[in-house]
Amino acid sequence: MARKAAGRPPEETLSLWKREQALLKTLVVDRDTEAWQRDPAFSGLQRVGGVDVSFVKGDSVSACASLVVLSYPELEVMYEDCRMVSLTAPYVSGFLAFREVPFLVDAVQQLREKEPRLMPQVLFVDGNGVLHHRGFGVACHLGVLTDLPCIGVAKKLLQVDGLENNALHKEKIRLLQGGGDSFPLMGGSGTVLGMALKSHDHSTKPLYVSVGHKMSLEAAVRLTHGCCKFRIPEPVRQADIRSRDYIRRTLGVQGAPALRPERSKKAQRPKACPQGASEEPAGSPSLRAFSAKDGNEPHQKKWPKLQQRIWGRGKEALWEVEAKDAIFSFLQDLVTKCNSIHQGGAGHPPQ
DNA sequence: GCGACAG
DNA sequence: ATCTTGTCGC
Repeated sequence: MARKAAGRPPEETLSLWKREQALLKTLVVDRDTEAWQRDPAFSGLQRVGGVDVSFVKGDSVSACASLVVLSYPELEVMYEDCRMVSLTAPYVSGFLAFREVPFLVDAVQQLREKEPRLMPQVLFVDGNGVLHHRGFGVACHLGVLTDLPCIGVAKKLLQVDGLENNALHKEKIRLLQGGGDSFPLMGGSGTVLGMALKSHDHSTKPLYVSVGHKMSLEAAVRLTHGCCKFRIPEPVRQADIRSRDYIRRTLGVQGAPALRPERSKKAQRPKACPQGASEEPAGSPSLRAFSAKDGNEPHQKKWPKLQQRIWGRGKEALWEVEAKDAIFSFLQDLVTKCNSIHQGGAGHPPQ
């Protein structure tokens, strides 16, 4: 059952959130902490992770949170975890982490318990790191809570600290030559908050890379480029594809009211596969995958009409919603510790 | 009223 | 975040 969008939280909540961001921000490490990060070829790096949250259309509560782990440098999927979740917090610019991060921490913790050998050595996060209103975006937040190196990768420039997507900025973008080229994003204070990166030769729009945790900006940019088969780094792209696919499968399998009889064979939707069996069309030559419009992303497979009809009216949630009722003890300890350090903090237990 | 607005 | 539709180049 679809739930309505939550409204904007009261100022009191935003104050608590700001406070929590300030506390956790003191724990961010913005330099390389691992040996592989300093190696020119990243030797020693074997697993890169990506996380994403995809939403059900017309339902601001139901979503699919996904964590994938890819081999490096092959970038083949070794692990995939998708699960439906019920989001509690609304989206507020500057507070994205409070909406999404609990479920991502959850996914990392599951992996830690079930397949510790597959734990990624670095996590790509959809969103910003220190390039943020208060220097603590979702990539920092996830990094601190999981203690994993994290890289923030945003698709749009967050206009903060004097940074503007103005004519000068656009000109700098235009001057980027080939994949891997970048320019610094300097805030008003003179600090470099991130880099605009042309992620591959045919990409028009840059990526906005910033430090999340336990990694230097230089290494973050270099590794991001090394993980891009298309504009979006492969770990994030796979997490996105698979979480969206998971939602489609779930709706398609359970929520198929007979809307109309099939007319053509090619309108048939492929059989839903149980778990992560879907793969890219392996036979597609790399160059054919570029679209003229954006010059980067391959076209998504279009779903047949029947599926679109169901999708368009997908107001009903047809899965069992998982109750999220527990907080990880290490997270509790962390926040408590922060509160005691910054005395007087009646910081709220995150929920 | 206008502009901004990670996901 | 989400969806749509068509168009271009190889």
